[in-house]
Amino acid sequence: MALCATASSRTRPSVAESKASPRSFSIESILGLEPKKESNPPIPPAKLWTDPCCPLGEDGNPRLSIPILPSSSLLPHPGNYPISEERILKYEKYVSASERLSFKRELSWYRGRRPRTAFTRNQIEVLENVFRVNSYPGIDVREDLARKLNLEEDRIQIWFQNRRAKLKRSHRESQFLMVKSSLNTNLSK
Amino acid sequence: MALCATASSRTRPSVAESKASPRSFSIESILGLEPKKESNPPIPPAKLWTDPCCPLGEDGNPRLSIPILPSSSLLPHPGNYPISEERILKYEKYVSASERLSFKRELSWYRGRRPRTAFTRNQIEVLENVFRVNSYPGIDVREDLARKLNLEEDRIQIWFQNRRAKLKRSHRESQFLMVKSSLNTNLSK
DNA sequence: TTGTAATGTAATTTA
DNA sequence: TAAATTACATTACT
Repeated sequence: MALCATASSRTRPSVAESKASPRSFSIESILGLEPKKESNPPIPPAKLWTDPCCPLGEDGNPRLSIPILPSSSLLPHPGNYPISEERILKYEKYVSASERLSFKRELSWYRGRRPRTAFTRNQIEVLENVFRVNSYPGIDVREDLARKLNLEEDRIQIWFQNRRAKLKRSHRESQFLMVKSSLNTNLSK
Repeated sequence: MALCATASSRTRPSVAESKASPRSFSIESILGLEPKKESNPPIPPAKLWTDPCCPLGEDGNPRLSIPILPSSSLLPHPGNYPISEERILKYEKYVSASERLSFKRELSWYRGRRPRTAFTRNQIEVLENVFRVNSYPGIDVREDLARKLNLEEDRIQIWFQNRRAKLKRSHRESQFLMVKSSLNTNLSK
């Protein structure tokens, strides 16, 4: 990533003013009355991973950048996903694997979801090794890993989050069962 | 609130160190071999939301904190989960909802985190409406909201903090996208 | 179906 | 308070 140039420009946008004011009108008036069915959900694309610019590589990036979307599709997608599952399946029968792949990617884009990363065996091995030692790697370690494994730092961070969740889940489950079984044995006495 | 009697006992243990970070050793050394360092258990500071004055049973209670760290013995099977979901679900049928809740609470206490609040649709709607008008509500407005929505004032405050962060993020992202796309169009000319 | 990458967001920490 | 990070519930892909 590294291109978050704007991070440095810490504008603190007029906190004062915004704070100043609106005590003049009551919450009731704001709450108004009706759930205005105004559409809140369909907001948020902004797929930063689609950047064709240069995710990694001057050196002939490995990362085929994904999309090249119909430029019209840059505009918000109203409501829900426009593409039905059946159509997808139907479509998939008639195209090559690579076409399917790119179709899926495009679909992912439409759906606003990053295409699932498939870690290699080696990458996972390394990540697991690091995890055993430190399950909360700081930014520096993550960046280092990203470089060495040729992954984005974000993937690393997500991986560790999910890994911790997995670990916790397994702890929870075993503990839960222990409690349960001790309960059972006590009851059956 | 109001029961912050124990506030004085807020030891803030060693959170800092965990963050203090492993910048001293390289990934190679980790991959390599030796776990030089024990990683950092997030130690919980003073949970005021656990209402009772003495949530801790002194009597050799089960209150061993749940280790989040990989203790090697707990992570044996490269294979899979030792415990099936169904069994747990099956068991859960036999406990009341409140028991389940308190179980969750306790787990959260162990891990030092307030149980995640699930806002209702209506609460969010109201909050969003207020946010549109004023994204920095003062204490008075927050208290008012808290009463009307039946939430703690703290939840309100946190909600607004997170909401502002979200807004800022989305601004940043859309700006990023605009820059990106203008770059692209310029390049393709 | 299962495992898990990805998402959204409430909560926490730091400065 | 912002910003970064974490936990956690969910979603959805493989």
